Amino acid sequence: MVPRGAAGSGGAPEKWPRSAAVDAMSQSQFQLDLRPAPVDGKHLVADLNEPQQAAVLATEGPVLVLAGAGSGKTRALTRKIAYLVLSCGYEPWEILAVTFTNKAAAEMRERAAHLLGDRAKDLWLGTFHSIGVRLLRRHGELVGVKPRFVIYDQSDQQVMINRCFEKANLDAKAYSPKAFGAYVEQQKRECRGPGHPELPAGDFLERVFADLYGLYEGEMRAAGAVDFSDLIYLPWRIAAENPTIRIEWQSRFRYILVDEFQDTNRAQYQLLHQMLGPDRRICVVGDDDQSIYRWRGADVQNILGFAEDFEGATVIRLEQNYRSSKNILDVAGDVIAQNRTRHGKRLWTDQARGEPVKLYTAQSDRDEAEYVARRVDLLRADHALREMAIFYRTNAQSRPFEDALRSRGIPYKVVGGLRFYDRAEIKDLVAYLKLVANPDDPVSLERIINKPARGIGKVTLEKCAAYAADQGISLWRGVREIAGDGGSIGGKLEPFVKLMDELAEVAASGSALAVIQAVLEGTQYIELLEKDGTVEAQARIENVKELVGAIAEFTERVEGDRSLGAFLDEVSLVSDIDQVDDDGDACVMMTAHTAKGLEFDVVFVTGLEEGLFPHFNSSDSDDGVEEERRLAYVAMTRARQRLHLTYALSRRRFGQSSSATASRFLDGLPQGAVETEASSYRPPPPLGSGRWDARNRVAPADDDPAMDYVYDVPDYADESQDPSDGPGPGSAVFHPQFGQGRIVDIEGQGERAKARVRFADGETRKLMARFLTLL
DNA sequence: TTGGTTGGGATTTTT
DNA sequence: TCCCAACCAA
Repeated sequence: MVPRGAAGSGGAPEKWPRSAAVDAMSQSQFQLDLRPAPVDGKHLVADLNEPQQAAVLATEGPVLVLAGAGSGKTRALTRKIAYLVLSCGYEPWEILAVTFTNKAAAEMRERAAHLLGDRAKDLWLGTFHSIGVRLLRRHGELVGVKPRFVIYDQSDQQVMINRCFEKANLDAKAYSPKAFGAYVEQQKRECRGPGHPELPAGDFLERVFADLYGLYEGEMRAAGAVDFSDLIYLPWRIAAENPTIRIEWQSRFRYILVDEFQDTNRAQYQLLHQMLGPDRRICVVGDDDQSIYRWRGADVQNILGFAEDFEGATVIRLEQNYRSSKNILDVAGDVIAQNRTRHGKRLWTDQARGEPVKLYTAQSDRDEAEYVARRVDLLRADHALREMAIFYRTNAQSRPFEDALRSRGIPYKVVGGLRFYDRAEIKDLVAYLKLVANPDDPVSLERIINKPARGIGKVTLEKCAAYAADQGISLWRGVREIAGDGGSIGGKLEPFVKLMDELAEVAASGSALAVIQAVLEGTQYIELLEKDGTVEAQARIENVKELVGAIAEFTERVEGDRSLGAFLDEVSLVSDIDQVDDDGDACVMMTAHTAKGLEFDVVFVTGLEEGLFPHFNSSDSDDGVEEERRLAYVAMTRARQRLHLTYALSRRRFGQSSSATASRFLDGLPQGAVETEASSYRPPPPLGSGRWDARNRVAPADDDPAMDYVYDVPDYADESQDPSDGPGPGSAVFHPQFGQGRIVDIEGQGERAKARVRFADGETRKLMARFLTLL
C-alpha cells in the first residue's frame, strides 16, 4: 500500500471541519499521488457466505440488512467499511458508522484496523450520542449552545428540573419532576422544541409542562449544559435549520452505516435523514427480533418500514447462525416464534446439536443461585470463567449469585447496577472538573460548594441564588461577587472561590490529570475519607484512586488542552458495558439488556418467572409481553455451547418471600432439545394431598449439582404461604409422562381431584391431580 | 448548619 | 431489604 504521507496528516479528520479550500487542495493536488489505487475487493469477501458478500458489495443506494443473532453482521459490517475504503475510493473520514455502545465502536475500530491499518483511526465511528457531541462542539452556537458546554446525566438533569420547579413555584408533589423529565425526553425524541406547534396541550398538566419546557431549556442554555436527548435533537436542529451545514455534512459523510438499527428512535432517524445526501448511500443493519428498547423510545418502525421509506432499497437477510449449537437455536427459535409482530425469519445452523438446554426448577432464589454457582464451578474445567455469564431481568437479582459465587471462591464481575461514574465520591470529583470546565454550571456548583463541609448551607446558597437572579448573572458569578464584598457570608465563600480560581489556573496550562490532582490537594478529599476509617470510606478511596488512574490513562491518550473537556465528554457517555475489560478471568453477571451484542460459551438465563421475566410492568399489554419475549430471546442467543434456564418457586422481594410460577416463555419448549433438572427437594405435594413435609425430602446424590442443598427449606408452615392458594388455574405442574404443563382448571378435591392441564406439546389432558407435582 | 434518626417507598430495563 | 428524603436536636 502506498504510504499516505503529508496529505494524511494535513487532512486529519480530527481537525474537522477543514475549510473548503483545504479540501479542494488535498483532493486535487494530492489525490492522484496518494490515494491508494483501488484494489480488487475479492479477498475481502472470499470467506464470507453469500448474503454476507451481498451486504458488503451493495454500495449504491440504500441497503437494509436483516441480520439474525450470531449471523456475523459485525464481520460483514467491518468488511464493508474496508471494502468502501480499499476498493471504492472512499476516504475513512467520509464514512460514518454508528454503533449502539462505545464498546462496540471500539471493537469495530480495532477490527477495521486489521484491514485498514492506521487509516481506521480516521473513520467516524461511535454511538449516536458521541457523534452528536462532536457535531455539537463544532456548531452548537447555531442553536445557542456554548462551545464549552457540559453534559448532564439523568441525575444532573433531575436536579436542574427541581430548580426549575422552584423557580416556577410549582409543587413537586403535584407535578412530578420525574414525569417532566420523561416529557422533555419524549418531546426531543420527536424533534419538538419549546413552543413547537405540535407539543401536546390536551390537559392541564400538559400545558403546565409545555410552559415549563421553555423555562427548562433557557436554564440549560444559561448553565452551558445539554441533556442526553439534546445530543441527538440539537444536531438535528442544526442541520434542519441551516442548509449550508446540512450540505456540508451530507458531502462529508458520503457513506453511512448504522448497526442495531432496530433500536434507533425517531430523532436519530431524522438526524440520519439530514445527514444523508441525495445518493442515499446508507446501509442499516438490525434484527426486529432483538428490539428491546421500545421503553426508551426506540421505534421498531424504523426498521420495519425502511424498505418503504427508502424506495428501491436492497434487502438482504443473514439467517445462518455461526454462534450457537442447534439445541440452543431451536429453543430460542421456538420462544421467539410465538411473537406475532415480526418479520418472521428462522435462523439455521450447520453446527451439531450440542448439549441439551438445561431447565432447572429451583425452590428459592438462593437455591437457584447455589445451583448456578455449582454449575459454574463444575464447568470451570472446560471453560474459562470469563466465558460464563449469568443474566437476569433486574439488577436487584444479582445479590444471591454474588453470595453463592463468593462463598465458593469463584471470581465474578457484576456489570451494571451502580455505575462507577454514578458513585457519590466520583460524581463529587467530576463535578469539580465540570465546574472548572464551565463555571456557569449551577448543578455541579451546588453539589460541591459544601463538599467538604465549608459551612455553606441552604440559607447561604439561597442568598447567593437570589442575588444572582437579581443581577441576572450566573450562580457562580453571584457567589464570587458576594465572596468579595467582605460580609460574613462572603467570609465563608471566599476560600471556595479562591480554590476554584486556582483550579482554573491549573486547567489553563495543565492537563486533566493536573486538575484532578489539584482538586484532591485543595479539598483534602482523600485525607478526609481516611479520617473516617470505615470500610466504606476505604472503598471510596479506592474508587477515587481508580478515577485518578483513569484520568492519567486518558491524559496520555489525548494530549494537551483539550484533555479536560474531552475526558468529561467521555465519562458522560460511558455505559455499563463499556466498562467491561477482558483482563482478569471472572464469571460475569448482568441484566439481559446489557447482554445485547455479547456472546459466551455458557449462559445462564435466570429468574424465568411470571411477573419477573416477563416483568409485571410489561405484562398487561401484548406489545409489552412481546418485547419481554424478545429480551428473553436476546439473552438465550448469547450462548455458544451451553444454555441453562432457571426459575425459582419462591423469591424474596422487598425482604419477604413470595411464591412464583414458571414464566410463560418456558411453555412449549422443544422436547428433544431440553433436559429438565429438579432440585434436591422432594417435589412439592401432589395437588390436594395436604401439606408438604420436610421429612419427605429425598437424600441428595453426591455427584449431581442439582442435589447439593440440604438447607433452605421453603417455609410452607408459614400461614402466609398456605399451599391452598398455590395450585390453581395457571399453575405450572409436572407430570412424569407428559412433562411440564400448566393447569387449565381443577375439579373435585383431595385424592379424587382431577385437573385439565395444557402440556408443553400443546395438548390439553385431563388427569388425576395426585399424579401431578406442582412446580 | 450539621449530623443523626426515622419512616416510607421502591424495582424494569439505560444511551 | 435497603435507600433516601424529611425531620429534628444540638
